Amino acid sequence: MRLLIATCEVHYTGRLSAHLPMAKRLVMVKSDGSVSIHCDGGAYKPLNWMGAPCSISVEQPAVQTTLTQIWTVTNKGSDVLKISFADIESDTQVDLGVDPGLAKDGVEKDLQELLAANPSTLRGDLTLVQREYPTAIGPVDLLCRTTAGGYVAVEIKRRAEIDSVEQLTRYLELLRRDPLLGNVEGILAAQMIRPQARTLAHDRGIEPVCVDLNELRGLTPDENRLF
Amino acid sequence: MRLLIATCEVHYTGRLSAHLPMAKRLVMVKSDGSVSIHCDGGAYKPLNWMGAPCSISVEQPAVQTTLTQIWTVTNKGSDVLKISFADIESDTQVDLGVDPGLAKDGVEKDLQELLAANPSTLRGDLTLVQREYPTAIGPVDLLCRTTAGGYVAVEIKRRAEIDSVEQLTRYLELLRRDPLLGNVEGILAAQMIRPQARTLAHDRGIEPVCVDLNELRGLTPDENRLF
DNA sequence: ACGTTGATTTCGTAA
DNA sequence: TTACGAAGTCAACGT
Repeated sequence: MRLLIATCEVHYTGRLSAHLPMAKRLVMVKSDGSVSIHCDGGAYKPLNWMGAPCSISVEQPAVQTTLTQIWTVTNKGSDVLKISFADIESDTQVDLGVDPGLAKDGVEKDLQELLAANPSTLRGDLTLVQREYPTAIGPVDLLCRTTAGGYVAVEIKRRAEIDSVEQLTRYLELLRRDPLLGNVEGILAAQMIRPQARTLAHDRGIEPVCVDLNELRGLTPDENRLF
Repeated sequence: MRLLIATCEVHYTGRLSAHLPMAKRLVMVKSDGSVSIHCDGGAYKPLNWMGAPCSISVEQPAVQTTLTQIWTVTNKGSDVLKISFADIESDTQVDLGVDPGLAKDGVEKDLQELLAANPSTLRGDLTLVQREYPTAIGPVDLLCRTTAGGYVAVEIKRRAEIDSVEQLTRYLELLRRDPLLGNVEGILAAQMIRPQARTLAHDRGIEPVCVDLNELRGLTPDENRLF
């Protein structure tokens, strides 16, 4: 990895056009050739960047300008990132090696596992029939049965938006055509449900349910399973 | 901005749990207190991070360990980022000042403005009724009228995918319920339309139209407006 | 290789 | 402040 602290001006042309006026910034060049230009604020997203694979060509500017170097970074497409350096305060090369990588826990998959073990938290009368119940257009997260003998399809998201309602609607449309199932209701379960998704769900007769991951973790699994 | 090249181990607990084993990495601390941990690969996204506002408390570990420092970064919520440093190869402070910021050009808003001024480029018989025409589930980008007296809802994207067709379909469903409008057609306008979106659009009776930003810029605005 | 989906998304804008 | 949609999103997973 190469780190430069430098006063520079940046132009990007590709999926859009963007320009950064001359200012002091951090330029990061990773060993795969990717380049990112950071300022001292905002979130982790750089002001400008070029993702790998890409190649850098370095050019010396005309003598009479104040510029010291011009980088032209190009990728396989037609994207071009041009960095004009005025002053390079530091230019450091460091060898970080290959990172052992990140281990995550608590994403949608975990939520699905917990709800599969505790479907009654969604609605008291539910027992699990199957996780990832297959349909022609993809698997439904959970298929449950009610004590009254009906079925409930559950779509699980970390954050539910309108798309989630559309997805569950398509599943329900298919499941309701299956004469073996009969009546099928829909539940949209998520840690956070956007108001518009909630509205559309109600409009479609789908029940939106907010779930709490930490609460779920403290539960003992439902015992009255079908299988 | 403070930059450290250091061998460190990281734990994050918050919206999820994540762990990074001990390895040499770049740790970036911005002047707003935000912290990000980068490796020498992948895109610009860091392995772990804590966004501002947050605070860092530094602790010295017990003497017999190999650790030199432990940082605990916390924000207003319950998120905690713990960085255990084994070896700090370098620790640099640089003053970048406030960045003058990025200027973008060529995004959806520009497209919408240009098409609102030149609806006839979409189809010869169109005049603008309203930009951001409101419906119960959100505003339609453009509502136009035809010379024949019908209406056309226009959804504008930089790149149109299947979602864009779904979105316009929902708008059309609502608009067609409105007895004041009567017949409402749909146009999907984008700089680039993915084949799948084009296919679905045709299937739904929606007209996909490719627009050229540079061509639009050279046009004089339509004169035959309704308002 | 390509498409789909989730994300500690981030970022802008409007209500 | 909140909520919503777009992004040069990025990254993981399946086909």
